[in-house]
Amino acid sequence: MARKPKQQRSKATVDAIIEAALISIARQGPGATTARQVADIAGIGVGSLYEYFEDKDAIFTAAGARFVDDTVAMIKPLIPELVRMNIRDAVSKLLFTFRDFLEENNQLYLKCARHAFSQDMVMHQAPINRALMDLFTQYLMHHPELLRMPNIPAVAYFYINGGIFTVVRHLSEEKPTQSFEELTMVFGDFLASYAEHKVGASNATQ
Amino acid sequence: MARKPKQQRSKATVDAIIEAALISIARQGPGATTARQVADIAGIGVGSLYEYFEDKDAIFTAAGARFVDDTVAMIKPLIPELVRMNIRDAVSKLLFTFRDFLEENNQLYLKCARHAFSQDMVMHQAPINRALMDLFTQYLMHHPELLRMPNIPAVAYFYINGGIFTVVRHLSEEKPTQSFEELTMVFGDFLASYAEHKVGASNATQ
DNA sequence: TGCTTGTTCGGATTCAATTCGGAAACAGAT
DNA sequence: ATCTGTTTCCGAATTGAATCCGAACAAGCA
Repeated sequence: MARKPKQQRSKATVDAIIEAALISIARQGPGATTARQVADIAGIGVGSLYEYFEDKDAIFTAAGARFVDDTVAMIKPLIPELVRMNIRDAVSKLLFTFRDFLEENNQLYLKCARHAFSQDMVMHQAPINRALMDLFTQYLMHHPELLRMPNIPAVAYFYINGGIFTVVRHLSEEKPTQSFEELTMVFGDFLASYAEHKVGASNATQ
Repeated sequence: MARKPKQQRSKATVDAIIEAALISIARQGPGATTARQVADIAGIGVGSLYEYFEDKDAIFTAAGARFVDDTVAMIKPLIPELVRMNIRDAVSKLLFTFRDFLEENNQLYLKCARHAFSQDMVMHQAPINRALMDLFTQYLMHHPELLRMPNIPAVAYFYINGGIFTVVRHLSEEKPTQSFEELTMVFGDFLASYAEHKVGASNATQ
């Protein structure tokens, strides 16, 4: 029950378990994945799961953490580049990168993300929101005229939360009513319009 | 297994089961609610659950449908009034009504909504999105100058999906960074800014 | 090699979901 | 009120998944 892996071998096992969990969650959702399935995919015995994880839920939590870490690792390096672009281009670049990330490995992360909006899991997503909030803040630093926008924290809150959910939902759509490109444009336009309207500066987008 | 209730008595039982399910979901989430708990809250025997529902999941689906129906029933009657207001006031009125609805019965519906964003459940939320899309469309009909906005479907998609998620998330926040009033204002401002920026008409908000 | 510690395994146990057969409540007719 | 077929309710028994546990196996070390 919940040991720390000390040997190389067991570290690999833990990793295999987490990846197996991600795969199984993507395939069938957390509710339908059984401990035996995870063990089978990881290529280990059922009992071994409980050597490193308190219970099945702990496995899901670890898988979620892996997802969150990878997502943050995708966002962070983009920041220096994004803060130098105009709003529309920055939003576009961010969203397309995000999409590619979610589509990797046969949509592994996209399929997992669909389950990540339920109660408990949202808690653990905080690092993603913080990374995006960080991007938002740094962007403002590089475009000081934007600081005249009112209600910046609330704007960021709406934009980031609503944005993540909308993108995941859209990418999961069977037959989307609009293309991802259209959605991307609207995302950029929405924010840029607000900035330009409030700040009254067209240079806000340069 | 999955009979139709014929007598008054059994209709009450079905109702009690659905309400018990909502209560239990609100308390502990769907994953942690057991069939026995639902039966206990409903004041019936375990076996009775299976007289009217195929399985536990069917009970959750029915509970979700109840939630969706009630939500739509809250939105529909607002439409005639909202379409005559300016954007900011309409958004404000809608959001405050939505909040009151979610806060009813000791946040019963808010707590349920927190679990409603996972994969399968989003499917069944379609009626809510349709009702809001309907409101959006009718609003445009009453303010034809807004039809000059580009990408209207994508705007509606982002605004509705992002909006619902953001509101539920914010109301669930332990210590919100910003007040609901601020958020409401940003919601209105965001949409109004886009409209005014694109249409170039300040009368868009009258 | 012999000893200690770390790791894996899968059968045994526990607990929740679902079934089933019969008891209780009901509606309608006599 | 009594009888009769139907509807509703129940909870012990079954089933299967989650979890535990102790024996077997591998690694590190003297």
